[in-house]
Amino acid sequence: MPGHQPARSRRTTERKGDLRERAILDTCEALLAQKGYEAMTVGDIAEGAGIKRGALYFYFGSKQEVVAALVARTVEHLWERSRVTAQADDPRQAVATAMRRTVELWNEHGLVMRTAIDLSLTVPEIGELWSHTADLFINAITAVLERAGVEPGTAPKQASSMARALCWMIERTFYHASQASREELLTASSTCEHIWLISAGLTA
Amino acid sequence: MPGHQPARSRRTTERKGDLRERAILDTCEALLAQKGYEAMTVGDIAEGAGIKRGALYFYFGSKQEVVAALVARTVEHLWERSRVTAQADDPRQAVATAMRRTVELWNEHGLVMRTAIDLSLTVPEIGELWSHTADLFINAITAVLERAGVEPGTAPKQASSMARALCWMIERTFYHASQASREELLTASSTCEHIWLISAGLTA
DNA sequence: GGAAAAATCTGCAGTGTGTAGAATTTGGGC
DNA sequence: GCCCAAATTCTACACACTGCAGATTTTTCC
Repeated sequence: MPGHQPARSRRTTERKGDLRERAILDTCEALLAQKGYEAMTVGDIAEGAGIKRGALYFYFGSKQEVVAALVARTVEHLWERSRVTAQADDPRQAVATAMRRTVELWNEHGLVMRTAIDLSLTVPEIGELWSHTADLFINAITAVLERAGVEPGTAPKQASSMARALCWMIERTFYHASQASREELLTASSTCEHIWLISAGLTA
Repeated sequence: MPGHQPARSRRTTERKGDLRERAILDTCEALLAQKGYEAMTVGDIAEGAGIKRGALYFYFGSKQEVVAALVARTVEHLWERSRVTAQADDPRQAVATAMRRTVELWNEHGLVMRTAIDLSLTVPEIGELWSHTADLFINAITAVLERAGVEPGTAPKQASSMARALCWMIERTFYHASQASREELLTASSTCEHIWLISAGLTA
């Protein structure tokens, strides 16, 4: 695989290939929405990006690599955002903020996130990315739980384990809700927020 | 598709084809464990069942149909069991029983259940089966929540919505834990049980 | 202006799928 | 035991997609 891998120290000027690469990912995202992962063929992606199938293999080694790159692009954007997440002092506030932000994420990138989840088992690279992402969320939830008074630790009733379960709850609930509609996503968010608060002992 | 579809009123005596059909599903389950869905080929399944690839198409129209049938077989067995689920009067007891039973289910059929979840998006028939199964669980959880005093209804903080979120939490948590080990599954179960109880207001 | 690198194309070989049609086996009835 | 129809299985083919191997064209940069 010649031109696209890691240690590619690009010039300041943008090569033609950068444009093409972006076009490929954009097309991939569009096709994912149109026909789904299975039905989408490497030829389709290439055509959408304005090149022949063979040329696409100059950029990516396979369909899986293309999708992995798309997930990486999205997830990177997601990490950036969560890095600046305000860690409010009031846990209630922190939960509310986190859920609001999560709704935004799923509204904007629901499709790619669902795809990432679906493929995280079969495509190792995507699995890696997604489990890293999940860890970020789990850590954030853990922090909130502990700040709210939940006993730290990894035993079943302690913060870490509970955070993990809550993270999966949110992931799966949003996964389903984001397929339905934005309203669905909002009510799902309320429900998750409620359970999160209760689990943190903030029954208010 | 000649011989295997719906209205097949079989004799009491077992035809050769019944054996073959079971052999196909068994092989499919074994291969699923060995190499996973993607890597498993129709030829592999046929070979494992002792027939040529072409002959397999007499029984099933595609790989997806084979897996769907396997899921159906498993899920049917699952429904039977949950039909006789004792509806204990004490919610605490009901939750404990339900979780114990769920651990058993995932221990026995974890592989097929994970496969069903993975394919429920791409294979409509499997999606149907699985969403039906999820509904059973959601209804059961809803009943327990209501019996424990949670307000009935479908608004975010009411029983039905909460049950849905809890169901997804359990599904996803068990999905991950069952890939790791039985111990993992047990501690995951404790965590889920704890959150379920708290959500029901049974903080005891 | 001209090499070196980047980008693209064409064509081939391999693998898996689904189906058609022929051939074989099985189960009863007589 | 014989024969027919249904059930079961096989072989062979047409097709779609993949991944790669040169050959070819464009860009980039000195």
